[in-house]
This record gives sequence, structure tokens and C-alpha cells, in this order.
Amino acid sequence: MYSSPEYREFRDYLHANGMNVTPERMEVLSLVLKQKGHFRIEDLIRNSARRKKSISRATIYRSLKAIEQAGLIKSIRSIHDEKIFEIVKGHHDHMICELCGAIIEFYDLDLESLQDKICDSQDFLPSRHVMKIFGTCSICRNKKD
Amino acid sequence: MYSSPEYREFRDYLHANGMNVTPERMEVLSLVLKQKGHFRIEDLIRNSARRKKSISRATIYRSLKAIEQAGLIKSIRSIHDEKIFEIVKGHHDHMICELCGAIIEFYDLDLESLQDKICDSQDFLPSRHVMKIFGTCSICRNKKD
DNA sequence: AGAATAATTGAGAATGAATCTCAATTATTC
DNA sequence: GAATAATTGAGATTCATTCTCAATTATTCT
Ligand SMILES: [Mn+2]
Ligand SMILES: [Mn+2]
Ligand SMILES: [Zn+2]
Ligand SMILES: [Zn+2]
Repeated sequence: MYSSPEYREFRDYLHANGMNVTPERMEVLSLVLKQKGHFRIEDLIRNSARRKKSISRATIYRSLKAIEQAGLIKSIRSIHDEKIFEIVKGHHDHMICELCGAIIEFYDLDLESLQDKICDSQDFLPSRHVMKIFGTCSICRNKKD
Repeated sequence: MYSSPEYREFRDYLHANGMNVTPERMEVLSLVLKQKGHFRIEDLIRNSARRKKSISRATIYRSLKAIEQAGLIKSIRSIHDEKIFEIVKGHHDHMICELCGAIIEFYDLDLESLQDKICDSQDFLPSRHVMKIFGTCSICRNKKD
């Protein structure tokens, strides 16, 4: 149980920060890894609630924060300014459809290096970035006919 | 009074949306235009409170939303995930220093057109975007010596 | 103008996400 | 296995934002 690289990484993070590896923390990570795509905290809480031994809201919040700090998930905001999480895979950016709410992930190397170049020109040392393009997705565009 | 282009634009928006031009709404816009750089709603509420006729919290929230929808201001999130507003000048993006919180505005035409190109390749019709680069600003970099 | 109608405001209540408190539980150290 | 430290859960609390609704103000109609 709990042997995939994500669990190992999380354990490492916990150890490195003098925190204990507890069943609750591992269980929250497990709930997270079961999610597909983007998810809300409430989803996790609901999923946890319908289990034999449910985990408290407070602990889910606390564990999620640790998992985020461990770099395994990150948060973005939906069109409705709702906080949603996603599992950190490779870095990517987002297109968000204002009509249907769809989130399209993309990664463009030219874009990434152009950003570095811009930062360089301002003597700014970048560590990470967030880029969201809002608009209308291909599906919604075609619906409008 | 209330004759600069921003007020005119706001009046137009209100008319176009069947909303009345009220002293309160104009006063909130006036408070907004007095702000320099980025500001929080609480700043406006505090500023309004220390006036002869103060405007209620509810009305400030409601008017701000209208001003935002009129396209005169927009909201971003600080490093601490605080909601802050800024007056919409020309479009620009942000570098945000993780050490001192400084917000550096920039605009890069190559970046903008590259984004359009990427959207095009996905058949996505962009309307606006948000791009924030986090990292260390030039001042903080030099302090570290 | 003046009545009738519609929109707006303000004060406080309500909501909802996120955090905090602290006693009880569980893990770690000695 | 006692002593100590960390964690958890339940509910209270906080804080931003929204809502409610009676009172006020603006707009429309005759
Ligand atoms: Mn994503
Ligand atoms: Mn700005
Ligand atoms: Zn869509
Ligand atoms: Zn700085």
C-alpha cells in the first residue's frame, strides 16, 4: 500500500519537515490521487465522508496544505473564482472556456522561454508562473451556429 | 464634477444596463480613481468611512462589481491570495516578488501574439488572459549579498 | 406636478470557505 | 512502558462576501 512515487515524495516531505506520517495524511493523498483532472476540496470531503472511517474537514484541509507544499498538487481558480486543485504533472498553462467552464491544458516551449527572456530583461528571477487564457472553447464555438 | 472619461464610461455602462446613475455609484468610482496602484476593498471601505456621508459596505461591494463589469477595474490575487483590484489601463501582465510582495507590471507584444497563435492552434477564441510570474525582484536579489 | 412604480441603499443577518481551539487520541522518544 | 510530543476531530470562530427587506430615492405615467 501507498508505494507509488507520490506517496514516497510525500513521506519525504513530511520527514524533512519533522512531521509524522499518519494514516490520515496518507489517506488524504490517496483521495487526491483518485481524482481525475481538477477537483475541489468539497469533493474530497464528500468522498471521505462516504467511507468506513471518515477524516475530519480540518484534517483534510491541513493535509491538503501539506500535500500542496510538498509540490504534489497546486491550486488555481475557476471562472467562478472557486478554488480548485490539480495534481502537478509537468508544468502547463490553462485555457478556460467562459461558456462551459472547460479547462484545457497546454504547454508551449516558445512561450516558456520567452517568459524567461522577459524576466531576464527586468533582472527578475522567476520561480514559477500562472497563465490563464479565458475565451471560448472549440466545442462552444461550434455550438453557436 | 465626475467628468473624466472613466465616469463617462461608467455612466454609459449603467445606462446600457438599465441601471441608474446614483451619487453612491459615482462616489465609489471616485474612491477607486483616487487609489494608486493596487488596492483592496477594505481600503475603499475605510476611505469611505472617514467621510461626511459614508457609503455602506454592501453598496461598495455592489458598485465595485458594476465598475468591474464596466471594464474599468479588474481583480487579481496577491501572494497571500488576497483579492486586490487595479485600474485597467492598457493590458499588462505581472511579475510578483515572493520576498517583498512587489508587483511589477509589464507588457510584451511578442508574448501577446504568441498567445494568440497558441489559441489559434487549439481553435480557442481568447477574450482575455491573466499571467503572473512569481519569483524574486531585482531589489530583493541584490539585498541577499 | 403628484401619484404610482421601480430601483437603490443601508444595517444587519446569513452564508460559506478556511482557520483555530483544545481535549482526546495516537505516535515517538527515553 | 512511562513521559513527551504530534495529530486529530468536533465544533467554535473568523473573515470576506452576499443576502434580506424595510426605508429612501429616482423614474415613469397621467
Ligand atoms: Mn491543469
Ligand atoms: Mn497591475
Ligand atoms: Zn466551452
Ligand atoms: Zn522583492
